[in-house]
Amino acid sequence: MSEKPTAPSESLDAAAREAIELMFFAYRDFTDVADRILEDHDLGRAHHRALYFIGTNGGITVGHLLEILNITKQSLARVLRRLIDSGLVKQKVGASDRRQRLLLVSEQGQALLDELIDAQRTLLVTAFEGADPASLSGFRQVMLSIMTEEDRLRFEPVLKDLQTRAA
Amino acid sequence: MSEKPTAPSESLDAAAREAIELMFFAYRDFTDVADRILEDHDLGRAHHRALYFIGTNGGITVGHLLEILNITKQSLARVLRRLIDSGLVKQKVGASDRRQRLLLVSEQGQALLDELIDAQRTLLVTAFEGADPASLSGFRQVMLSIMTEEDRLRFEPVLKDLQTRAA
DNA sequence: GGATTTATGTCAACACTCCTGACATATTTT
DNA sequence: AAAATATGTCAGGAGTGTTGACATAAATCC
Repeated sequence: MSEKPTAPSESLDAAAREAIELMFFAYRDFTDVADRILEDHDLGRAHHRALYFIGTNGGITVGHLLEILNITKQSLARVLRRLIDSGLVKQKVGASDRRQRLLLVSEQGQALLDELIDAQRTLLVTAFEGADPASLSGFRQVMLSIMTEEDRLRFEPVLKDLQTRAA
Repeated sequence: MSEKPTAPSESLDAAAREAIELMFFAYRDFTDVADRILEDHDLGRAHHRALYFIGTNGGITVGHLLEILNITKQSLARVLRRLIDSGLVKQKVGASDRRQRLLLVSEQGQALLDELIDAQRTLLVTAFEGADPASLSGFRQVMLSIMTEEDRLRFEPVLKDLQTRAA
């Protein structure tokens, strides 16, 4: 009965339509658990993201952080200024290239970051506990496929070939 | 060797830590495909979200839309004003309750919404094509589990019991 | 070594999105 | 008639993102 057998199967199409909403609600509630903590410190999501990638990539350069976040220098500058002024992030002149300002979280910054990561990690662990290992790997695979190739490369390779798409 | 067998298994914990980044990059790239279209119309994400839920819930009330979006009346007012002024959304006085302003997308609004949905749907279909049905159901189940109970209820029930969590 | 490029910081200005609190109107409910 | 509800609006503030220009220090090129 279907007119175009080569078009996305109706089942995949329906799943994708539903997934638009899954992405919206899941992401919103996922960020909410961190937002509540950030409020106590009068920080926003942009501070969270910067702190996160500095904490998990100690000694990262400003330029590299800009690449990861995909925002402008000015957007990051405001955020970084607050993080540095409030003592959550420290700067260190690059050893090999002294133009660079390597970014590091302070003890305070690490403590806040731990709190933020714990909140989101706990939510995710709880969600993962109800899923079998195959579902988990399915979740991971789909999330990686949604990303651009460039972002996907930030992750360890997944077992299955993600580029398979023979028509 | 593990100290606390009742604590999240180290494997789940590692998966959850990675998933923090999966959520960030996947959601960003997912929204980017819509953002590019919105730019051409000088609209933002808030307009997208309002248009989306009006289009997929024709005749929705302002109050109900506020509940779904979880924002304040004033935040929605600005967004709605632009959508109405630009002819993308129409209002209709409620039949049973004439205080209500039922929201509906215009033909133009539907055309833009179709464009936005197509972009995200296509990205998701492509991602889903590389996954087997079990992975798809795993993805769905995990996304539902990440949400609050309240948001989860917006979706059709999933086969497996999501509340299982015996310690 | 002088010219160019790179890494970073900063100023000014603008747009979008979200918030709080207050107030107004029309309509429904009690 | 009084209270509650649905909606709209005004004023003002904060966070986050953008563009474009300009400045400094350090590395690199020729």
